Amino acid sequence: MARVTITQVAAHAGVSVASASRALNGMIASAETIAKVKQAAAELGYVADATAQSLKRGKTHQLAYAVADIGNPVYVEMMSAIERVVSASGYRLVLSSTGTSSSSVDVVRDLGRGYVDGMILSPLRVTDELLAALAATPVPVVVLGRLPDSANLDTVRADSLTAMRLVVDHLVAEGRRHIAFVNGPADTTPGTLRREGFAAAVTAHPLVSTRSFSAADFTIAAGYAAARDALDGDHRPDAIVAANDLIGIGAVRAAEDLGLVVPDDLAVTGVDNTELTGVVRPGLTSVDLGAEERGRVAAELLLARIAEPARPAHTVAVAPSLVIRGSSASGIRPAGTGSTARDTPAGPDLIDDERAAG
Amino acid sequence: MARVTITQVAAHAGVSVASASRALNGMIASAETIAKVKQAAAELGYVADATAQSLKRGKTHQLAYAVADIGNPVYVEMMSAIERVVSASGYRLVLSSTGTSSSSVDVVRDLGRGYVDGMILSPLRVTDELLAALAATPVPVVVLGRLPDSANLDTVRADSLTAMRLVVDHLVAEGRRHIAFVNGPADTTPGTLRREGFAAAVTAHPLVSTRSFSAADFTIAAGYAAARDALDGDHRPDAIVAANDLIGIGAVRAAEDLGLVVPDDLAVTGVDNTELTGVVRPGLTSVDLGAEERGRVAAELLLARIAEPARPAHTVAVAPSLVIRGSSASGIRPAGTGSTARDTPAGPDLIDDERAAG
DNA sequence: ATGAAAGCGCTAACAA
DNA sequence: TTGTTAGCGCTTTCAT
Repeated sequence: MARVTITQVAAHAGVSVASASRALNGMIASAETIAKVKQAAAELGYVADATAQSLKRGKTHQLAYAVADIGNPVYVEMMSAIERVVSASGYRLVLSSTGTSSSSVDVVRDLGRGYVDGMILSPLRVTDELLAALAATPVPVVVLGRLPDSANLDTVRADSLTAMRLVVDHLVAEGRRHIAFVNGPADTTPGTLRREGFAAAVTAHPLVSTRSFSAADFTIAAGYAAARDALDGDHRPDAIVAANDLIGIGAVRAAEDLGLVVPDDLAVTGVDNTELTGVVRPGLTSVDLGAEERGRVAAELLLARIAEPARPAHTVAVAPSLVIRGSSASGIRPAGTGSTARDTPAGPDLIDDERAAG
Repeated sequence: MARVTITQVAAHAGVSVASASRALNGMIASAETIAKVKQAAAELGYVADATAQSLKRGKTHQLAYAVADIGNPVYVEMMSAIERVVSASGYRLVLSSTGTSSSSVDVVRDLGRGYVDGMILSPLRVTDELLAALAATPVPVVVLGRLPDSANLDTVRADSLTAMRLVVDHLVAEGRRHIAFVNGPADTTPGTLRREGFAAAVTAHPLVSTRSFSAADFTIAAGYAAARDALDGDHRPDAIVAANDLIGIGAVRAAEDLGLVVPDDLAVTGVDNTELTGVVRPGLTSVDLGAEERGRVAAELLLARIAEPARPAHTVAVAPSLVIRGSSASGIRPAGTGSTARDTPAGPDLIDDERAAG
């Protein structure tokens, strides 16, 4: 189908393009004009061109969610939350994968060219180059993750420190004394924060011995390989703290393949509390980082900034909560609960930290 | 940051906007002009406005992948394949989720307004309204799934008939005689096709008794619930054929919670051969429908149509292949393979059916 | 209430 | 090689 313009509609209806535009957009016009124009538009199959409209109005009514690792279910969960908020405000959400070909920097620059009215970014790595790109972007940005204070951007964070403390305290309370930490790549933001959080958490337990490992990425396969390293050595741990659920699931598989029984021989915990925690047997204990909450808040911050560009930057932290399942229970394994749905954690609290705009 | 236009760059460099445009786009210009303009652009942080450029050039250099159910890993796999192809051709891929708020029809109409130069659509349901929207769309569309021949659009299909035959024949060969088919929603395209495929496959085995069930959607939780129905009745099946991997995983969980041993008491098979087949124990036997292949071909068809809009419509069918894992093995259960990576199936064959354009 | 015309930011004729 | 100008499709003053 060839594209039909408003000029053709106007001609077909026998009115000027101005009248056609007014009639189509619900501005003041006589009932007769409206009827003629609407009919002409319907007959011709007219749809207003988005680029022309955007150029004229200076708004695209599109928002972007840019995420590096769409293979991780937690980002899908965030996207759903974001989508719910922005579509309620009349925006369309597009997802930009920064995965295979393009880096976060490219995506930020590209999206900043006017394709969208704003964006939410979940960067895996925060480089100086990315910070520069963020500072130079003409469209509002909300970042999911940790940023230097100097960035002065709206940010929504999980509390990795508390998260790791929750799992470590839990495992120690369950009697575990030899904990292996299987991180994701250490050069990523979540990798760094969870490593720091784990280190801080274990200092409270001087009798606990720890070792650390890094998976090549935050996937099941990489988690499997890294967990094999953790379990192959002489000093076999009695617990594995995984940096996310995917790595945790890989660790459970590695343990099984070595003939270990989870949780009797080895406790395993994950992070994110994704639906996958209910897929493995026993269910995977996990820290809920409030993905749905973070997505929702990020979208709200973005809409607020679009409405009021000069408002001070906000940083919102979402509190984590521990969801205990069979993979970390001591001694006896609980029977199946009869549901693959995950246990509901207590609703996470919010801490909104408003800082003055630079 | 406020948006800076090419007019400001030109003024800053002391040249006309035309010269600035030429210098920026690598057209003929003196070395001195190029240097001045590039420096001015850098100093001002100029980035060309996407909407203005798109309006003028009549191209957005954006392609869309519109998918209903982004929670299903198979669509992520497709997206990765699509992204690889289109980014190699200089296009940016945006993902439009047709999930929560908007229907496929809305998305097709909206995307057709000029946001993108083409789109790939994975509709869950094909309605007359959707077909009308597709026919009226001014931008090229490739559909992943089955369409009436009258639609006359580029299409990439999986072969559900053969797929269901592969699993049914396999289960019968393994000695199973009472097969429950746990479908997804029957009013979806995959639901319809897999039901037909299952029905056709079992006619070849008159001694096999069958029953059919429908999950509320293609998810683990819905699969769990539907499988409970299938297993609770008096005539307990010795095999469950699930319409996709997620439903299959739900079925495995349901069997476990009833104290059944997979595969001894119950064989389970899935469809799509996603990474999740390696997450459950035993591994889930599944039919690989060639998601990566279908995504790649769809992207290639779209690029070909953009290059040559009048070319005849193509329908490409990708052949399925069965990947047998522990969930359907008879008698003894194989030991863990030591890897969470899925077994590699034989590369699927392609059947390209070119039809004359209407 | 309607039409003529300007202009959003950019590129591509056309002249010079 | 460069500057001037038209115009992509649309919305919105400004007259009428």
